[in-house]
Amino acid sequence: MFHPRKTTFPNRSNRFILLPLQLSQPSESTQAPLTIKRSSHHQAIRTPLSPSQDSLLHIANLILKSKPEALTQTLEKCDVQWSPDVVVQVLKRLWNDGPKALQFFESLDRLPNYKHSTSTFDHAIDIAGRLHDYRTLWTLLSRMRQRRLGPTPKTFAIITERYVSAGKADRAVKIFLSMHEHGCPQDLSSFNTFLDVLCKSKRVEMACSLFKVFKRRFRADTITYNIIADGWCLIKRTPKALEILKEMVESGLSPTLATYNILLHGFFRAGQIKESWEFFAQMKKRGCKPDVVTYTTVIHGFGVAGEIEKARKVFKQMVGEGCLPSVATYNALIQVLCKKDSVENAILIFEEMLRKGYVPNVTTYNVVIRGLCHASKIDRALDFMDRMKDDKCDPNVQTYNIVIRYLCDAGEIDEALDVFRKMDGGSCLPNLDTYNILIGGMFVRKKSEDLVVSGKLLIEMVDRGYVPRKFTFNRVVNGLLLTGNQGFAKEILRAQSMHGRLPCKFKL
DNA sequence: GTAGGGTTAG
Repeated sequence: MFHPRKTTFPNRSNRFILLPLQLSQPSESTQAPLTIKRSSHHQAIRTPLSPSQDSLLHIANLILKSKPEALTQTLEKCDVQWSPDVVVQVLKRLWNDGPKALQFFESLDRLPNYKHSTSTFDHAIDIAGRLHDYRTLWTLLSRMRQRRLGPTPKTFAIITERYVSAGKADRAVKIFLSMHEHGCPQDLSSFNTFLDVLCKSKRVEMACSLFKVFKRRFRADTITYNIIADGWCLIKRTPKALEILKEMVESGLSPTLATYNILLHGFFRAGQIKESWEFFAQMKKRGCKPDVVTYTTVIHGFGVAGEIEKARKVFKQMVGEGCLPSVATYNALIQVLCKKDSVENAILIFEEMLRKGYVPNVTTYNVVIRGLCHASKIDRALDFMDRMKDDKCDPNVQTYNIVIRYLCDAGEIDEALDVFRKMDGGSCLPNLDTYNILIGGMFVRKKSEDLVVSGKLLIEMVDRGYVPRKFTFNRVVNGLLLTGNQGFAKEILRAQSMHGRLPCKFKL
C-alpha cells in the first residue's frame, strides 16, 4: 500500500509558541526560490520569496489538467522561475498522481533554463518506485549518475525502501550490497538506514541476520542496536529486544535514553502493562530522567490499555517533574480520551492546550475529527474541518479519508462526494484509501447513478497509478452490469485490456 | 534519510 513519506517541511505547529521568537521561526532565508505576482498588465513580477501555497496549488492544477504532449508548453507559460526547490514542492503536491508527477519531471528536462538536482532526481526515483515502475527507476538512476548528481546514500535509502515495501526484501538486500558498484560507498549510517527500513517493514529476522553478518565490518554502534531492538519491539517480541540490548552492553556500548524509550514502548505494545510500569518506575529510581518522549509513551500506553486515570495522572506529574508536554503529548492524551473516555472530555483537553498557547497540528485535528465522527457527531467534525482552514492548518488526505469514510457509513453519499470534490480543487489529491472508501460507498444506496460514479472513480484511480484490488474491480463491473450500464462496463473492460494494469479476471 | 513519542477500524 502507498504511504506518502512524512513531509520534510519544518513543522511549525509542533513548536511551543512561547519560545523566543527567533527560535520559533523556521529559517527560510537560505533558500530563495521565486514567486509570482501579477500586475494589472498581466506581467509577472518576481520577488525573491518562495512561491505561496496558492501559486503552488495553481501550478499543480495546471499540470494536472494539461495533456501530456502539451505539458512542456504549459510549463513554459507558467510565470515561474523553475528551480529545484520549486520543482520538489510541486512533486510533493503531485504525490498522489505518480504518472503525472513523472511526466512533469520529464517535461522539465526539455526546458532550456532549468536543470534537475540530486533532490529532484531522488523524488522522481521515489515516485517511480511507488508505482513499481522499476525500469524508469533504474533509468533515472543512471541519468542521475551520468550528470554527476548522485546517487547518494539517500537515493539508496529510497530505492531499498520501495523494494522492501513492495515485498522484495531479498532484492533490496542485493541492492544495498551493490551500492558501491553504482558509485556510492556503504558506511555505518547507510547500513543503519537499511536495517531500519527492514525493521520498519517488519522484516526483523532479515535485519537481524544482516546485522550479525556485518556488525563488525560496519562497526555497529548504539544506533544500530537501538534500531534492531525497536524492530523486535515492533513485532511484540520484547524478549528478543532485551537479548539484543544485553549483547549491546557486552560489546561495551551504553544504552541511551532512546534505548529505554524503545523498550518501554515495546512493553506497552506487547500488552505487558505491568512490566511497562515497573520499567518506568525503575528508570526514575535509577536516576535516568524521563523526557517528553518517555512521558508521551507512558500516557499513550496507559490510555490504550484503558487506564485513563493513570494516563491523566502521569500527564499532571510530568510538569511537576520539570518536563513540559509537547503537541504530540497532547495528541496522545486527546486520542486515548476519544477512544476510552469521551470525545467531550477530549475536546476539553484540546481547549486547554489552546489556552496554554500550543498550536494544534494536523494530527491533533485528525484525532478530534475522528473522535467526533466515531461518536456520530459528523456535523461537528465538519465544523472542525472548516476551523482547520481558518487556523492555517490545511486538512490532509487522512482528514478527508476519515470524514468521507464516516459519511459513507452513515449513508450520506452526496455529502461524501461533496467532500471528495473539494479535494481535487484543493491542496490534496486523493490516495488509494480515498478511492477504496468512496468506491465502497457507491454501493450503499444501490442506485444506478452511484455505480456510474464508481466506474469513473475506478478509471481515475488507475490513471493516477493506483492498482485496484480484484475485488474492487469485479464489484464495480458487476454492479454496472446489474444496473443496466452494460456500455460503461464494456468501456472499463476495454480500458483494462489496454492498460494491462487492472486485475484480469472478468470476462464478458 | 543513522535511532525513541502522537493519525483507521475490524
